[in-house]
Amino acid sequence: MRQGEWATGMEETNGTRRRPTAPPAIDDTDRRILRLLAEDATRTYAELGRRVHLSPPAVHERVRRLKRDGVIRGTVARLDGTAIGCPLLAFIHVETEGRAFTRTLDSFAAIADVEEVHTVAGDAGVVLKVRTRDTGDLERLLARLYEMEGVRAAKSFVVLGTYLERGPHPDIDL
Amino acid sequence: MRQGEWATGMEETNGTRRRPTAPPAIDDTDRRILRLLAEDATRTYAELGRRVHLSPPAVHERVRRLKRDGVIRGTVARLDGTAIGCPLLAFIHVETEGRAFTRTLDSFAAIADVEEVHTVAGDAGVVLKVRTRDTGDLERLLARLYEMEGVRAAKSFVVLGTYLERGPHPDIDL
DNA sequence: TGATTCCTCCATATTTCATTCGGTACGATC
DNA sequence: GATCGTACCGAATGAAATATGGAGGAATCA
Repeated sequence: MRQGEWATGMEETNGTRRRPTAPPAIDDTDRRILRLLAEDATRTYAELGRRVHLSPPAVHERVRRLKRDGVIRGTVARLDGTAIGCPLLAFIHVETEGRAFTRTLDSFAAIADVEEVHTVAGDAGVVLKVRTRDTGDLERLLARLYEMEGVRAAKSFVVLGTYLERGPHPDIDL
Repeated sequence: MRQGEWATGMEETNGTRRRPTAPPAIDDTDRRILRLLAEDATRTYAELGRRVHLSPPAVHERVRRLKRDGVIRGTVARLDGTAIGCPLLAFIHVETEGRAFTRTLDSFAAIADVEEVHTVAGDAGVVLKVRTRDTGDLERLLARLYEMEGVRAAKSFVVLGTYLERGPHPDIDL
């Protein structure tokens, strides 16, 4: 999905046509479909259609468009960290120094235990979300971070309990 | 899925049978299937079977078992935060004080913009992952947090860029 | 106003895939 | 060596995804 398509206005292109492509505005029906799929992507088009008062093909067409436009980035299975042998979750705030920043980020992302890499404003430059087998593995991961170029300091927050974990979802009534 | 089923040993129940139910050990084939589904849950059983050298029904049976055992917790659509009108991601470290802790956590989880709620060891007691429409909404969210019982302080880390975002996944070659 | 275009929807038809159903092979138990 | 439980396969079935053709409505433009 390319960036910058159909920005906001798109008037005055040069010919007579106002908008060469329609702006893929998301309406409430789209939002309902998105929320339902963000909760459970195994729902059938028939069920979705029942809930938003559309026929299965109409829902199918909307979902196809939402995927094409990058609103739906994919469909994934949510796994239980503990069940796959990684019961220890932690956030690591990494303080970085200047150069080779992008390369450093890529190095973080290349580590299997790392689930998320964000750059943040505030005294930590990078926030990592990591999931490891045990404290030993977390310790080894930290040692590995310190060996990487551009890493000045790291501060860990070991998660004791997770009470909510979900993805982006439209806030709309069903 | 109930907790505590088939713990570790399960010997010496009282009768002669050693283990009333088989331990659902996860083997490498399961791990490959899990990894493939964590990447893209729209893959067909036929494709999965091709990749792990099993027939579609055999894969189906394994996936059914993995779901039953809670290893696969669900299948969800990953949405683009920006596309659904929430481009601003932030982590909030909340310092809490004593009583009514669980209730406070539930209150956090009940806020639509909140995606994750974790309790952590370290000076922050709770870490929140939130996604809002703009800085104004983030500010209002913070104000709302401060009004809640048990919230002593909050520190925000506004995300400038996300370079990796995925869920738990088995680290195994395909 | 009327013609045209684009978009969205529906009903139906088709194809693909999930799921079920025997039946076989293998290992463990007794 | 008989029996049980498990995991697998091929074939059959059923359900759902997807393709197709056409109707209706809004906006555009003559």
